[in-house]
Amino acid sequence: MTKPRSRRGGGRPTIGDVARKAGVGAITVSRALREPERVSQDLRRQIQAAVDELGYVPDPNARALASARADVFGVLVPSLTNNVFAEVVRGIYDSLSDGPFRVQLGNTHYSGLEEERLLQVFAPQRPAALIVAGIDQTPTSRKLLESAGCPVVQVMETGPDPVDMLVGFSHFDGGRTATEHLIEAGYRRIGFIGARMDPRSQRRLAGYRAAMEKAGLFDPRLITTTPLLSSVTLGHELFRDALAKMPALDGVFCNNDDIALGVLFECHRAALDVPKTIGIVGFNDLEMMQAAFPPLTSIRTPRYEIGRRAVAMALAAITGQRPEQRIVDLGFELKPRESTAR
Amino acid sequence: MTKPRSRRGGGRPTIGDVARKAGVGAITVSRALREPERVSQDLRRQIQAAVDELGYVPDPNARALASARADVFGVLVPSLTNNVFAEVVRGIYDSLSDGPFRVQLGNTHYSGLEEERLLQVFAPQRPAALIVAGIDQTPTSRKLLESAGCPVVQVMETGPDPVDMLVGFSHFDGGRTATEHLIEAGYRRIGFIGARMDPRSQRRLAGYRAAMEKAGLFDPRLITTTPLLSSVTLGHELFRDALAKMPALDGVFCNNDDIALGVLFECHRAALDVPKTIGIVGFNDLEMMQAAFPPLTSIRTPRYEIGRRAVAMALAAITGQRPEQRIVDLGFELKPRESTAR
DNA sequence: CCCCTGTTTGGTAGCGCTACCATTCTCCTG
DNA sequence: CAGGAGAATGGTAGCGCTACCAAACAGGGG
Repeated sequence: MTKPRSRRGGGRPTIGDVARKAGVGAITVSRALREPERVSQDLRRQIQAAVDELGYVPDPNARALASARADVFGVLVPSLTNNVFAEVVRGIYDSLSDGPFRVQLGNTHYSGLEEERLLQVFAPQRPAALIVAGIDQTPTSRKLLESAGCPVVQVMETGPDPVDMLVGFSHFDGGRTATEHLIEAGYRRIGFIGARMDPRSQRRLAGYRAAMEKAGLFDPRLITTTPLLSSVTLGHELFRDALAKMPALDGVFCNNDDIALGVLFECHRAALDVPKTIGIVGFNDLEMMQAAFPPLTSIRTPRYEIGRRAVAMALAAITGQRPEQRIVDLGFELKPRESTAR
Repeated sequence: MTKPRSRRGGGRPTIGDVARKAGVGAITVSRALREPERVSQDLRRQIQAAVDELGYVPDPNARALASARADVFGVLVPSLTNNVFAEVVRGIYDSLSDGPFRVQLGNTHYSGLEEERLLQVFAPQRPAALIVAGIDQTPTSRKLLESAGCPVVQVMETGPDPVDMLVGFSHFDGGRTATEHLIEAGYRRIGFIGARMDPRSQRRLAGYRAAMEKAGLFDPRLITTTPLLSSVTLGHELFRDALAKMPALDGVFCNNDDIALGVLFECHRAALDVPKTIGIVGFNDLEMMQAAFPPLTSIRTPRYEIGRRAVAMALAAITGQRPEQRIVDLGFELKPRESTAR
């Protein structure tokens, strides 16, 4: 004597209900939904009608349990509020919004250990793919990524040895290009100002240094940094410090646009002419840079596109067409504006 | 003849493995993990040891399937890149990071229909709670929220009639306070400049209007808006338009800080003295406002705190201690700065 | 000493779906 | 026309966990 089925789930239709209504087997419904080409035209139509009529929505949990594979993209970024990563995340969401995949977002707070912890949570859930920011994972994190059993895309940088796939651009080259631009514009005592010196910032700094050394202009006293989180306020404070150290400063390469904006405001406050007395270059080219007065030179980085491309590559790998180009360099673009037009 | 178990899952330990190792029943392990107080001290220790030794991590999908309840907070916001919502989301993540709950984020792109679509995806997954931005859901969305069978927190606003719970502040009062501040500072021909006039912006505009009418200063030509997405560039363009319409403008209440920044830059460009010739007030008080030159007056809004509070209320409701205060008004704070110090 | 209550533990039967294999039904080849 | 390959469909048996109930055990009152 079977007990009447209690429907713990709360009564919403299951694949069995659809199958009964369409007069087919449950497994055929499952196939019609996942691999329509393997089901005949006729049944497909019948099943679709039953789905629509019942308002059937597949249960992702049951699917994940049965197939040992969740339709989830795990995404790890160092910050949710930093506009740079917000753009990458937006690109990822936009690319995934009409497919079957969900996004599971993790905030590492710029901490390798936190990244490790999150990977330990994400990896056992058998995600469809993992997207992580940067290439400086801890050895443990790297092992977790390698053994995750799914496509892995590292984003925001380039490098020789990705875990799996890689989309980004060279921060070293970006820093060098920005600095060379200032040198070409005629600036000589060019400072570097940076906050929260994460690995990407370090590489931009290295690019700055290379350009300065090549031009015979390098002096360690030109560098002003802090481990604090970047902000506009910090930008003008660091700029004041830099000026105190080196009153003859005539240009600054700012590690990011917030800092650059802070420097600009400080120049206004101190009545320093931009670009005549001080040249300013930022990094990332947020929208406000071109709207500033004077408009600020910056390095435009393809954040949104990186997110989209990462998803595209992961999707390709999932469907078996692993892209032959595992490393994609999307480059960057110098946007020269009035702040460096001497 | 039973087939040898194939372990589709890929060999990671299950609750049964832990149970065997600890010498107890599977269900006792399940209980020890979820309601430790219902299991004796001794067994708890044994089980914990087995869990640690095997590196057992519960499968959230199996749990969700068996209990008809996912440990997921569904979160719907209109934008991922707008710093305002990024802060709310950060508050939510920070509050949830050490518990068993995951976050499922949806981007509605300021579209009621998109919100509806996302709710249709989220609701059947039986989330533990839903957090949605705003109080202007479509009737369909509202019905979905009401029948979701979980705590629902609407955030960012106040209002008389939430679906369930509500955390935010009054945009009307914010707009009125900003405008009154300008009036008290001696400005008279005060414009309103706003982009992407979502419901919250509309309410701020209504607050502006109320203050202006009360002071006998209202003139519809003082209002300049656009449906376009807000940006700094748009701020200075709209300000130019406003000045063209009303050359005698002596103050502006900007719908948000990006716009305010754009207005400030345009004032620099046109050599209009701030605050003498033009007073500027923004909204939200992003970090850059106090760092600007001159520092910009704004209305500080408790975005991060809203995220945290929403989670706290939802968690309370989940554990049965539904807060008696269903509607929480966290208020806002006028930050008067030099941009309105006539 | 038995019954009753309350606490702790365990067994059974699914949750809704899909992997795996079996079956049926073509249609082609020799 | 038998035999075999291939396409379309279905049945069975789980995936790993928890709801539900039953059982075992202790302690206290009559």
